[in-house]
Amino acid sequence: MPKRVDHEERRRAIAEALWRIACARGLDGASLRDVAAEAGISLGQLQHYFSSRDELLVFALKHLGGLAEERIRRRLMGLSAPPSPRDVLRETVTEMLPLDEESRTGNLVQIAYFVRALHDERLRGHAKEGVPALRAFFADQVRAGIARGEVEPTRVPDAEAMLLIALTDGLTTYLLLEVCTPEEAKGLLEGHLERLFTP
Amino acid sequence: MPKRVDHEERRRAIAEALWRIACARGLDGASLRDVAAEAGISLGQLQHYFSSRDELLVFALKHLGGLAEERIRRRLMGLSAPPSPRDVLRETVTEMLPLDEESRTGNLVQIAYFVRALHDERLRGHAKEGVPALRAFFADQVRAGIARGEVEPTRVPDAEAMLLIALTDGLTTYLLLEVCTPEEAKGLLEGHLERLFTP
DNA sequence: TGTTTTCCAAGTCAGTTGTATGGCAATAAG
DNA sequence: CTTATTGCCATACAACTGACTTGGAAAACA
Repeated sequence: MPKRVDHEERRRAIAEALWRIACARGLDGASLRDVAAEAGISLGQLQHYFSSRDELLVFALKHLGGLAEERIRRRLMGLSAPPSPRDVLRETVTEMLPLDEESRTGNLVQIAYFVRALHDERLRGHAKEGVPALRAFFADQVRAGIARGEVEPTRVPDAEAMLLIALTDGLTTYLLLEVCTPEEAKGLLEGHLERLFTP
Repeated sequence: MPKRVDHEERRRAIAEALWRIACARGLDGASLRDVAAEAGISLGQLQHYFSSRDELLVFALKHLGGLAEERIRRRLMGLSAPPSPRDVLRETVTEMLPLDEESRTGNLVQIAYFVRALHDERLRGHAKEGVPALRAFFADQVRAGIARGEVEPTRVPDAEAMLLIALTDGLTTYLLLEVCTPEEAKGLLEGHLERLFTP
């Protein structure tokens, strides 16, 4: 065998270079040459790790989702154990918002994928595969809130979960457009949770 | 003077051809040649009406916003006069959702513009210029609800307005992704308004 | 009828795109 | 040493892009 190289590590580095380009110029504005240059490698080398553009796109999307999931997991780990359902929901939702540069980049790229998925059958599957899990997770928290008497039993957990996801997503949009401020977005979500959790 | 042609009418027709392409393949996938072919004219003719691609894009975006606004206006006209604030909000929000084919196309194109605006300074201004007006309109309705005793006075109209806009936007996203159904989206919005308007 | 203005088709051009190809360098196995 | 394998690279290519130029057709006025 010749020189040993960590393939996955290389692929991750290339994917992250793609994010930086896509964040600045959009997914369609990220040519393979640009990505290679951003990653500091040649076009040939990039092609050695991704045999086609689509392969790179799909890999980068999955890697992105993985990182976001890990960010949320780490944040939840930092909570005082055991955290209340309300804390879990607030922290998760806050972590999903584009409040720091890394998250902003992630959201920007995610949206670029979302738009492409609207016109691309195959990508659509990848793009929406994480939603049901997130929704179920949120619904579980609402159920736990009901069980603890913090949420009115008349609330429908699954509906509240979808509401919260959509709300977070919408606020993300307007945060990125700079139509509303981070403090405002956090305040709105906190207010929404405040009314969901009636003591 | 030579042959008289309605310039604006032509430009609108070309803009609508752009929408059809953008809806199917994304804004970046809509080349001038494709748009010309879709509009049934030659590339030269298209360039006679739009001297650059950007000019076409901006015109098409403004025309799109105008049409959406008129759709809402017409729908509100159809309400029994005088409509309650709750009715106004529900109907407006419902009209904004991608529930029929025309609205779906509009939303798809709007999102394509939104994504482009994230990376394009000039487009950003055009993209977010309608938001403050919509927000003020929603806030006025909430204020009217408070005045009529249908909304708790502790609610902050401006915050409720932003919440409603973000929620509608988020639901639009998941409707387009086919993660949730039209009935579900309408039900969620109705439930949200139900809790805002306490009899 | 001639003139002028508007409109439009076709072609060209420089630039960029994703992909394919052929080959070089380094390393490990035989 | 030989040889095969792997990592890597420069180049080439066909297709497509937006912008531009040229030339002429069509229609309203004089």
